[in-house]
Amino acid sequence: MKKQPIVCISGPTASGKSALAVELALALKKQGQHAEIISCDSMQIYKGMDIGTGKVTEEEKQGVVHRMLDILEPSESCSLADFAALAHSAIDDCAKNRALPILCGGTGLYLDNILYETTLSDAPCDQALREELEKEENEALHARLAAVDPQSAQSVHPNNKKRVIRALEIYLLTGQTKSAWDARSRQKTSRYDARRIYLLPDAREVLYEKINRRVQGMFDEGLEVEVRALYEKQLSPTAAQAIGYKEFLPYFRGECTLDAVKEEIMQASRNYAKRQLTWFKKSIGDACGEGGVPSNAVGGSLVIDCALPRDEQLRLALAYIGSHGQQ
RNA sequence: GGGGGAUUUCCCGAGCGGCCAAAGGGGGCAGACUGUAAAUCUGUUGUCACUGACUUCGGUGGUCCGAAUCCACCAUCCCCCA
Repeated sequence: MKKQPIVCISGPTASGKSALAVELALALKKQGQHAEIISCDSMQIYKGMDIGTGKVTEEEKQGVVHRMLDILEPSESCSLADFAALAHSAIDDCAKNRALPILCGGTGLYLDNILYETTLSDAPCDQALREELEKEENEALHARLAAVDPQSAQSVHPNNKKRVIRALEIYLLTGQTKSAWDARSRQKTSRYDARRIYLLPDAREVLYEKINRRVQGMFDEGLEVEVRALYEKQLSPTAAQAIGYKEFLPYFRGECTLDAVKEEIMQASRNYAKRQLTWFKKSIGDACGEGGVPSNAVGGSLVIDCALPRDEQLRLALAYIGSHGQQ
């Protein structure tokens, strides 16, 4: 059976992926192919978190259908499993419209899980259990994990308590180890035939400067007002982690200046971009066998320098996609 | 004009005669990651011919077997009395 074509556009924050996705959809339209964008961003899924998440405006959408944006209240939690389920149904909706889905976003874990159609364990998070485990010492917890699932224990540092707890949680709830679940998941093949495009920086400093400018732009657009309104409501643990929001808390309490908040946000965004780059590098590497030949089950990938002019990026992207997805 | 304090590796900041290339934090760099991931965590960070050598703690010159640490002078900054 023919695999479902899908295009992915990813890259670190401020690399210009959203804009390229829209340009690409418009260019495909000219060629007579309908395409829709599916956001793969853990924070843009929330209503009211617009400026701080760098969400595309109605105007910037230029009439292209965007899915997975503004579909949850900030008070609602959204786990990897929740997100992946929503995304898969969004992809199905695309297919019903005979549209080529363009998955676009910077949340690497989510993107890969959606693409590879990972099978997650049967263990949803158990808040009470987590709180119970949280009381134990790092080393003790890690030793406990090592006793039941040595493989997972070896791959998680004892200090990474969150992840030690999750591995333990999976075992306690399902009677099966996390490593067993993961191994099974890895055997599965995806139903997607993907063209993955990564917008990566040639020069790190250039990206960092771009991030700084972008954050400044957010302040100019009224980020403070947006954040004030948001904090009048209760935020879910997921939404509360967003960069560009939590940094305002000390300022609201009168403990620091607005300028300090801005610096914090710039810094956190740069650090985040670095982590994204590490993730993408690995994803790209994993997808290529010896000699850089794509060998994975979901298709190949193309890296484009995010500093190139947009029309040049578009040209490269179109050439790469070719007749991919032509129904 | 007189008195006191400061100057440390990219930044902040500890050290106050040997165990100091110098704690800790930040930043940078590298990495991990399968149910809160814009999260969480790890390693590394003077130079080199790298289990050793070399250069560094405002500058110069001393004391000492030995100085980032003590002394003298100079420079810059801060505070107090004029």
